[in-house]
Amino acid sequence: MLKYQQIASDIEKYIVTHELQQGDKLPVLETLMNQFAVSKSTIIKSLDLLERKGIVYQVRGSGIFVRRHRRKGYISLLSNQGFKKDLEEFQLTSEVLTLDTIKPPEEAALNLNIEPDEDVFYLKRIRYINGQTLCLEESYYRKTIIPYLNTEIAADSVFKFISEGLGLKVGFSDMYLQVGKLNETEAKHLGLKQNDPALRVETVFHLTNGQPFDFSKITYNYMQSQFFIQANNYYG
Amino acid sequence: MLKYQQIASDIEKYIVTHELQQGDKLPVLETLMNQFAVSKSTIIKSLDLLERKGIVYQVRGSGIFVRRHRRKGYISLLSNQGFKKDLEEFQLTSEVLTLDTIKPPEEAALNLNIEPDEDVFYLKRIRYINGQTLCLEESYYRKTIIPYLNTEIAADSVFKFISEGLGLKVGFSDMYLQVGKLNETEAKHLGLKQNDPALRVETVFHLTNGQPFDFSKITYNYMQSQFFIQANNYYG
DNA sequence: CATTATAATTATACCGGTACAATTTATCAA
DNA sequence: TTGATAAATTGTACCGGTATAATTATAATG
Repeated sequence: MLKYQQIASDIEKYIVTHELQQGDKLPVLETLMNQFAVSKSTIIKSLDLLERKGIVYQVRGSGIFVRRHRRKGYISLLSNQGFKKDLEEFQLTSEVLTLDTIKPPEEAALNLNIEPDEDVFYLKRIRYINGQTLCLEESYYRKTIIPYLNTEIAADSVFKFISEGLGLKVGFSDMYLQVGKLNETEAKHLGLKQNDPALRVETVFHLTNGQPFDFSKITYNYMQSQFFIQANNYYG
Repeated sequence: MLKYQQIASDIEKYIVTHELQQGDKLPVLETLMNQFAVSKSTIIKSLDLLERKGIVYQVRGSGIFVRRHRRKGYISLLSNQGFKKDLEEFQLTSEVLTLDTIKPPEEAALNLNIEPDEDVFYLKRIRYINGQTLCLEESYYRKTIIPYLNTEIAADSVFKFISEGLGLKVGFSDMYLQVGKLNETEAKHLGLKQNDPALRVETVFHLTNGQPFDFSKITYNYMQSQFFIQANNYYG
C-alpha cells in the first residue's frame, strides 16, 4: 500500500475509533507531517483523498475538519463496490436466479461498447437486506475480462472476486437513474405490487484503464432503499 | 482564476469544441507542460481536477483519455449548482409559490444544525422543464448567511445569486434519496396522480468553510427525471 | 509467425522548497 | 466594551527535482 493511502486509512480509522463528529478539528498539517514523518506533499495527498471520499474538508487559514453525516442506514451510491462494503453492518444476501454465458442483448453491447457476438456472463439475482428484498439485478460481464464466475461467487460478491481474486482494479462508473412503475415480473420478484414505485439504476463499470467490463440494471424495492451521496463542488 | 483551474477549463473547452469522444487520447504530460508553460505539478493538478469532474481518466504508463458518456438529457446529481447549469440547453423556469421569513421547522433546524429560533427564508417553488413540471421544491436558507432574497432571484437561480451576488462559495453537500408515492398535494402541484411514483431528495448544502446554509426537499416528477452520476473509485 | 525478453514511453509517488491568501488571534485606539 | 488594525496561524498554489510502476513498442528468440 502506498504511503499516502496508508496515512489516509490511518486518519480515517482515527476518526472512527475516536468517534469524531462533523466539524471536529484534526491536527494541523505540520503536526501530521511530523507525526507520520513524511513530506508536506504526501500529507496533502492523503487529505485530498479523504476529502474526495467525503471524510474531511479543509479550510484555508483555519484547519482540517471532520465531515460526517448523521443519518444511518443509507446506502452510498458512490463507492461503487456493489454496496457490499457499505452495508457490512447489515445482513446482505443474494439469491442467484440465472448465471449463463450468452451473447449480449443490444443495450448491453451498446453500453459495454462491444460487438454483439462477444461472450458475456449474464447474471440475474435478487438481493436481500435483513431478509427483505432489496433489489432485482441483471448484470452483463465481459468474459474477455472476467473469464470465470460461478454461483458461489455470484451469491457472495462479484466485485470482491474481481479485485481480490482476479487482481483487477475498478476505476470509474457511469450511473443512470430513473423512477417508474414496477412491471408484473419485477413486482413478483420483489414481493411488491404491479405499478408500485420503482427506482431503476443502470451502471456501466470501467476498469482503471477505461475498459468497460460490467453493465448492470438494478430495480430497487422502494420500501428498502434509501441512498446518500456526498458531493463536492469543483465548479468554483 | 488560478492557473490550474484556467488550464483545466481550457482543456475541457478543447475537448468539447473538438468533439473528442470517450477513449480519445490527450497530449502527454510533457507536451501539456510546454504548451501551457507551467510546471509538471500544475498540469497534474489540472488533470486531477478534470478527473474528479469526470471529464478525463488517467492511465499510468499509457496516457490521459477523454471520459464521456453518450446519453443526453440526464440531469447530473453531482454538480450541486441546483442543476441550473447542467440544463442550460433546456428551458428551465420556476414558479415561486412561497417566499417567507420564518422560524425553521424541526427537521430543517436539525439538518441545518441551528437553533429553532434562528430566522430562515422559506422558499417553495415548482420548477418546469420545457413547460412540463420537473419538481416541487422546498428550501430553507439561513438568514445569517443569506441575508436577502426576493422572488425575482428565486424565480431565476438562488445559487447564482449566492455565488455571484453575495460572493459566497459553495463547498460540499449531503444528499439523501428516497422513493415513495406522491401525496395529494404533491400530485396536484406536479400534475400527476396521488400514489404515483415519487423521487424525494433532501440535500444539506454547505459553504467551503463547512457551514450549512441551505436545506432543501425536492420531489421530482418521475416522468421528467432522469439522472446521471459519474463515480470514481477511491477505494483501491 | 508467435512468444518472450528488452527498451522506451508515460503517469505517479514522494521529496522539499518559496510565496501567498484566508482565517484566526492579539493588539491597540476610541 | 467595541471596533479597527496588525500579527500569527494555517492551508494552498506553484515550482522543479529523482525514483518508480505500469504500459506500450521494439527487438530477440524459438
